[in-house]
Formats: sequence, structure tokens, C-alpha cells
Amino acid sequence: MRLTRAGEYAVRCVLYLCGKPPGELVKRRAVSEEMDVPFEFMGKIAQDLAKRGILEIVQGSRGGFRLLRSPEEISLLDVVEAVMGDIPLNDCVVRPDSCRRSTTCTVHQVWKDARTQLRRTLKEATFAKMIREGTCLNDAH
Amino acid sequence: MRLTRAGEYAVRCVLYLCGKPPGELVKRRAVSEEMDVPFEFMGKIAQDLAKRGILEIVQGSRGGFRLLRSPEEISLLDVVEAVMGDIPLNDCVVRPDSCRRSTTCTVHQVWKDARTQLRRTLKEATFAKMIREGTCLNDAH
DNA sequence: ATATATAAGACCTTATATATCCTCTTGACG
DNA sequence: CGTCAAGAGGATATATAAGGTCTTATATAT
Repeated sequence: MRLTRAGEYAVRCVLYLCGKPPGELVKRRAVSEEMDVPFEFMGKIAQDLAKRGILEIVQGSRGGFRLLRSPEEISLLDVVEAVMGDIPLNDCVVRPDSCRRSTTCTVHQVWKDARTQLRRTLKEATFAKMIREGTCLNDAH
Repeated sequence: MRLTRAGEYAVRCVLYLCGKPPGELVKRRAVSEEMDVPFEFMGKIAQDLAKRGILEIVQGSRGGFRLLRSPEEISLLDVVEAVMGDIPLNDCVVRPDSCRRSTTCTVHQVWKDARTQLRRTLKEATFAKMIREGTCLNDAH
């Protein structure tokens, strides 16, 4: 029940892009080196972020990544779920078939509530807000 | 970021014991069969629960498991953390050394808040409350 | 065309979760 | 005491997921 490395890397990537002028194209190599993310792995993660419309990938020479949304419009939840898939917490919540009485079972209701709460907290945390209040970016990581 | 099988099994075990008269000694075999938990694995899980003082393990012939607390005094958090360890969500929260500026970084602050919130929700969910409001136990699982 | 950059999937490695096995210890009971 | 039932606890498999790398293909500027 923890953030994966891919999740952490994705956050770092978006954080880095948010620190650049809006619409600027940034090389994968630059993100990888600055944010200490394995180069190849960065490619995978960028694809996940692109699928969710968080950034755009430009091919060809002079290619790279470009944010498609403003930091106000990107939440921690968006980024984390882009690479980790839906946050389930408990199986029954996402696949109700796995438990016959999931709709009435209060154990599962607790998990469901916890999940809703967690997702709300992460949804409310936009990158604009986080950067405004200070992030690791300020220091060399 | 999900409940492990061991966590689910632990919950089932405690749920089952809560359904018995207080202080009753229940055989591992019974818990295992009734709650559909692998017999050997049940032993491991019981040890974790015993370490946290949730139940007592009695050896010898006529041995078995016995709840040490009333359902009012056992929360979902107790049981889940007994088998899964502390819920971290994000590494930096539990091991601040892994990030230099964890005390001031708002990304980590969000994770920390989310974690606190999740733990509170699970802490408030006592087995007494959950059973009162209906659980899967009522049905054959 | 060529150089540079990413795409996409195959593949490998490591870590964790899940489960089982075996030997030892405990305690009831004859 | 000896024996049996039951769990303890370490060692060891097996399965699944995470983490990372490699290769071939594709796109674009020059």
C-alpha cells in the first residue's frame, strides 16, 4: 500500500515540466538527468502521462515532452493514477463480484470511504498549489 | 496501493473470532475452513495478530486462537497494520532521509496528510461497529 | 540520406506476496 | 512417563508485480 517508483518518477517529471515556461518542449534526457529518473523508464512513464493527456510527446530530432495542461489543472491524483492505474485500496471496491455481498458489507464500505477520501485529497493537490508552497525542486535533488 | 491477501485474511479471521462468545478458544482449522483461508498461512497471520496483542495463541492439544480484546477495541487499522506493517503510502513520510527536504516539501506533505486521513478512517472502523452494521459473515462467503 | 529523438513492445532482473514444508515445542491425557 | 494433537518458527518454493533494459521501428529537422 505505497506509491511505486514509477509514481514517484512521474511526479518528478511533471514537477520539472511545471518549472519550465508554459508550452516549452523539454528533452527526455534533460528530465531524466535533472530529476534522477532512469532514461528508458522515463519513456514508459511519459507514455502513460501522454495517454491521460497530461503531456504531449514530440518525436523526431528536436523532439521531447511538453505539458498540455497548466499546473492548476494537474493534480497529484491525475499523475499517480496515470502510471499506477486506479487506486483500489481494496479489491472488492473495484471488482464487486469478488465478494457476494459487497454492497451491504460494512467492511468493504469502510474501504470504499477510505478510497474516496484518499482520492479527494490527491485530487485537491494541484501542482500549481504544491509548487507555490515549495517543493524539492528548489533544492538539487 | 492495495490491501494484500494476508490483510484480507487477517480481517476475516478477526471477524470470525468476533462472532464467537468472548474468550472462546477457536481452532486454527475451524477459522481456516470457515473463512476460506489457507491453513498454514493462517498460522503466520495469527502470529502477526498475536504480536500486536489482538489475539492469543494457545499451544498444545486443545490449543487454538482466542481474542484478547473486545470487538469495540479492535480497529481495521490494528488488523491491517499487524500483517502489512505501517501504512506508508509514500516512502518519504516514513523515511524522511530518503528526501532531503521532506519537512518542507509540499508534495510529501500531501502524502503525509493523505496517510493520516486514511489511518484515521481505518482506526475509527472498529469490528464491533462493522459487525453491528452487517458483514459478509452473515452469508456463507 | 543522415543524424537525432522518441515509440512500442520484448525481455530480463529483482522484490514482494503467497503459500507450503519440515522439524521442534507445548500441553492434555491416559 | 509416553503419546497424540495442535501450534511455533524457520526454510524453502512459487507466483505476481515492480523496476529496468534492449532492440527495432518511426518521426522530423537539416
